[in-house]
Amino acid sequence: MVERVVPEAGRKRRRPTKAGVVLSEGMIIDTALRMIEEHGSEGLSARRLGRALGADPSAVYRYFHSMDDLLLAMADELITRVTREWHSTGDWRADLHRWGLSAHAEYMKYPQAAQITAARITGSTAELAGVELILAALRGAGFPDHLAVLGYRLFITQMLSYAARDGAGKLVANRRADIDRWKNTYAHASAETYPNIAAVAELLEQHDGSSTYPLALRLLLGTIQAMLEEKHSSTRPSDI
Amino acid sequence: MVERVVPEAGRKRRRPTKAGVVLSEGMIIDTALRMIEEHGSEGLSARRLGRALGADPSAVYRYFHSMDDLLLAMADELITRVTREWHSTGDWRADLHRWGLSAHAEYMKYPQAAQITAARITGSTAELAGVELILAALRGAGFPDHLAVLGYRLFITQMLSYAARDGAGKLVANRRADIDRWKNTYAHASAETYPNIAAVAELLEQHDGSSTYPLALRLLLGTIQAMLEEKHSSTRPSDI
DNA sequence: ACCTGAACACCGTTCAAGT
DNA sequence: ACCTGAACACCGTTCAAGT
Repeated sequence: MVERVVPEAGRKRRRPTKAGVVLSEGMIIDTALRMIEEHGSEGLSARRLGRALGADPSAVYRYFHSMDDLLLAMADELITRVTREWHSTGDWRADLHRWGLSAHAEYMKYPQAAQITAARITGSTAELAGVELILAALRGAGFPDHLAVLGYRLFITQMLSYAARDGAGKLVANRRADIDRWKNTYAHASAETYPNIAAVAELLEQHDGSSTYPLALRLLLGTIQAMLEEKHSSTRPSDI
Repeated sequence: MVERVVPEAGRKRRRPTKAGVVLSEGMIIDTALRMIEEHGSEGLSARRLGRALGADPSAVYRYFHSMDDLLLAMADELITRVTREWHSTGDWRADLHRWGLSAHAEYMKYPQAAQITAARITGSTAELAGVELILAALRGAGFPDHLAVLGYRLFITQMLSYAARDGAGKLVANRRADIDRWKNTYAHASAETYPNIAAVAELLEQHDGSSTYPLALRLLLGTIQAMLEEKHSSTRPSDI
């Protein structure tokens, strides 16, 4: 049995808080996501959430067992938003490319949620729908089952891994200091001790903190396509 | 100028704490890493660190400006441990494969440190040495500079991204519940609503929470090698 | 010179009391 | 029925006081 994320989802009658707000799961999730979007690294706390809602912090616990449960629900809302805009074009590679970029972008709007939820399994219908879409794209393109599952797993863990690290990067308190540290260090690396760094210092310095996910995604999709072609030419893919 | 991580690195005379311990940067870092290794998700806090050290929590602030600075120093210690054991075999692909796996494994021993530091730039000699090693492997193998830098960037961000997410996964309070949720959900998905999931349910259920990093790493190294070969056959790599 | 202890401004969560 | 408020057991960090 899947655990319930919402403690009292069935109830109907609600009393407004002192501030006159009527609470619900949906508006708590939206408020929590907005807090992360607006205040960034200051992040989310039960007490701040209470204040933002115009309610006592403890009121949230009637809707979610814990902050962890709220986070799970937030993860789900993100999956829903990405999946909702999905439309298949029949080209699996273009579709997965688009899906990957928009999922990563959605997570980047809520870096704290990305970091915390990238490794979670919610077991919700939104999650199921996302998995179904990706599998449909691959199986529809002629991938045999084991390759479709392998491709799905590689695709989704890649997206979530980059979302986790890129999200963490966005949350670094003084991100500028980190990037400046990079430029300073690599521009002044000694040519005797670090000949290879010195030789490519100019190229290294172009580092601007942007994500390598878009490129890594394109490369992975190319590799997955190669797996499919290899299979069509009857080669065993066992030497992966 | 790179900021100092250690506030008073120069001082010599030290007085033991009440518990009779003589503090130093090194033993604070080691204690902090051990705390993460042993107590896992309970994690690290200034106050617990003080207790573990046999000192008042505030004493740590004479050695590190903040917990953030301590984390940076811990990240550096992890890089040092991985780089120290490096020995080149002349085969760039085998070397990077070994380096990637051991770096990821080292981070997985300290998942909290991995999660927090995967997106940080320390600017230390350990970090420089790591970058130098990777660039040396690629440039030594005949990669032109721009491809060596591209390969380096793809390789290192992949390792750190998977370390960040896999680390977060290890920290999930009730990891078993998440994996059980996965098995339950996908085994019982309706064949009408989710035909593709139902068709491959058995393959999906084999999910055991292990990382896809080893496979993703092998695939990326294959792609990087293909870039090199493409360059040797005089094809422009612009359509990446 | 270096560690301690009190203080400040925070956390998540529980539960009896209020409406 | 649902929200509030007090309480408990925590945080990171600063700084005057102690040795």
